[in-house]
Amino acid sequence: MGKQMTEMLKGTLEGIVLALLTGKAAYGYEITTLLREQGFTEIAEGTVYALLVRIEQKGLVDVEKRPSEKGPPRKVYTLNAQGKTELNEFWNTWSFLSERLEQLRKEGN
Amino acid sequence: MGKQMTEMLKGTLEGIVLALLTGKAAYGYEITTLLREQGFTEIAEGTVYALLVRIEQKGLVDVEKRPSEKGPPRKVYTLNAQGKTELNEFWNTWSFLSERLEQLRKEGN
DNA sequence: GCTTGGAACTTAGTGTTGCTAAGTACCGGT
DNA sequence: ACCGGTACTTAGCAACACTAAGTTCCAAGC
Repeated sequence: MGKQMTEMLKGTLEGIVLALLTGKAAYGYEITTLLREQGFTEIAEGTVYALLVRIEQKGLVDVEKRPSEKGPPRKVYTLNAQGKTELNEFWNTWSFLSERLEQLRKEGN
Repeated sequence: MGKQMTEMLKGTLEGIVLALLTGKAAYGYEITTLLREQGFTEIAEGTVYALLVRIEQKGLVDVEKRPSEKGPPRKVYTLNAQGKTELNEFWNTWSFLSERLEQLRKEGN
């Protein structure tokens, strides 16, 4: 979708990944393919890995290394308590923004 | 709302301003107060002016200088044809993202 | 045995964006 | 003459997604 989407993903992609991790741990490569299945076909692999490093450093996820049969060891990410809190705040922020925008769209204006 | 909102506004603030300009020309200071009335109380003045310069350079708006009784001359921005096209694309991008996120939220997951 | 290809992750550098902070210009009221 | 509100500008910063190139590990092919 291009440049607009790139900019719009700033601030939302982190929330999307946190949401994907709710109830189901996953590793980077897996998350990338999940995103692509969800329609985010243009998200670069490097972007996802960088994001994962970031949320790990922020302490939003726990990490566990597990061997893979097909390649180098996987880093499996699990949402922890702090991550759930962050995800909640994300949904709040999103709701606020979403409501304003839908209103603006209705006004046509 | 803090840092999350700051990041989420990247990519959406431009669309919001373009939407505000639909059908009604406005100048910078006015747009800032409009945004605040709409609930975006934390958006910095400088941010809005910088954005206006940007969309002018992109050719999305036409600008006209009009004297003010209360201060320096106002720069009045009007959405032009190219701006309307951009706004349409913005709504498309927004719709896509919005649908994905609502689905994610529903899944709970 | 060696190479190819896919799985899985890493790193360095770039551009865009919103924010902070400070400033300038103009005017009315006290 | 000064202050506060209007209105706009500018320089520097931080965060984020992207590009591009790389590294590691293993299985299957010739």
